[in-house]
Amino acid sequence: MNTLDQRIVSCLVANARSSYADIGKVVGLSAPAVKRRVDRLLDTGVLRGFTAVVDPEALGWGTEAFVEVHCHGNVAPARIRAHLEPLPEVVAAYTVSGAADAIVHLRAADIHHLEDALERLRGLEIIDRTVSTVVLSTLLERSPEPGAGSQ
Amino acid sequence: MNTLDQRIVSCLVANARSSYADIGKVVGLSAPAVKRRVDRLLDTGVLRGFTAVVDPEALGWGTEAFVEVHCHGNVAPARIRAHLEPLPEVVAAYTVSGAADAIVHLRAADIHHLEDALERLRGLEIIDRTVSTVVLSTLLERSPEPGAGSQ
DNA sequence: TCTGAAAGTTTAGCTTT
DNA sequence: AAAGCTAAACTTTCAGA
Repeated sequence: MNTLDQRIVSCLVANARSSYADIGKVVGLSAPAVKRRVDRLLDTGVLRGFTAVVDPEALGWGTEAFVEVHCHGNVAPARIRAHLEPLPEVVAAYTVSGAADAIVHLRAADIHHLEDALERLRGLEIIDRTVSTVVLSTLLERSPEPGAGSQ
Repeated sequence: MNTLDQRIVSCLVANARSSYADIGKVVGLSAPAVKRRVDRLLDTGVLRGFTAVVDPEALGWGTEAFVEVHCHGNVAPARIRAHLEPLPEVVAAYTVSGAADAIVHLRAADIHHLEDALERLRGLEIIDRTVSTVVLSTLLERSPEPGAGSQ
């Protein structure tokens, strides 16, 4: 993982479908050399894969919320995960420091669907109490810049 | 945007680098037919683009936090956005209902870098007060399933 | 790491349903 | 209006150097 790899990763984050030849032009390598590095980045897990960025509105997922989840007593993270997995409205979930046990990011079609998802979330046996914050607008959404970290 | 398009989008979310021929095999179309649909989905904005999924740890971004931001009086969302944009640690930001004005998702190399980023965030003239929640572990992270919405 | 050649992919124009 | 077919241009992916 050096500067060259970071620049290749940057290119792929910007456009996952760009050809190895195009990436090579940017970073100054031949297409086969770029491919070998991408393969190695996939093998080592630096690159997890390639995905399409979809407009949530277009798919009918226009309403979002962040939910602080408070569990009954002590619940293992794996158990929280297992309970959240089956809910398709859960797009992300994190265990956190502080008063709450987890933060859950929900995406739903509209307010009624969100209410329904929240009800199903609250119905989980491990969950005691939730505090919801509805998203009004998305100001910013981006991937972290490779190399900007202080590693 | 019909069932066929949704299945194509699903394929691309699962692997943005799969060939049109491979997608065609899954959805039952020829490669050119798939390409025409993907081009249209890009034109209409349903597909925003294609990106690489990167392991944040591997890039030196192992520490995350969610920060509730409270502004001084009334601040327009565009103005909040303009102030957050220059901070590379801000990976997402949303205006929200409730007591806070915005929720900011931060990613940093470690706790010290996170502290530094928080300090820079708090230093913004529009910001009055922040409440931070540090992420301990990521339980789940996924894209919303196309077609699961109730549109 | 590069070159070079075979295999596969993209993409445009044209025909068919 | 949208799918399939064909064929040229390009990309990937192996060798071997």
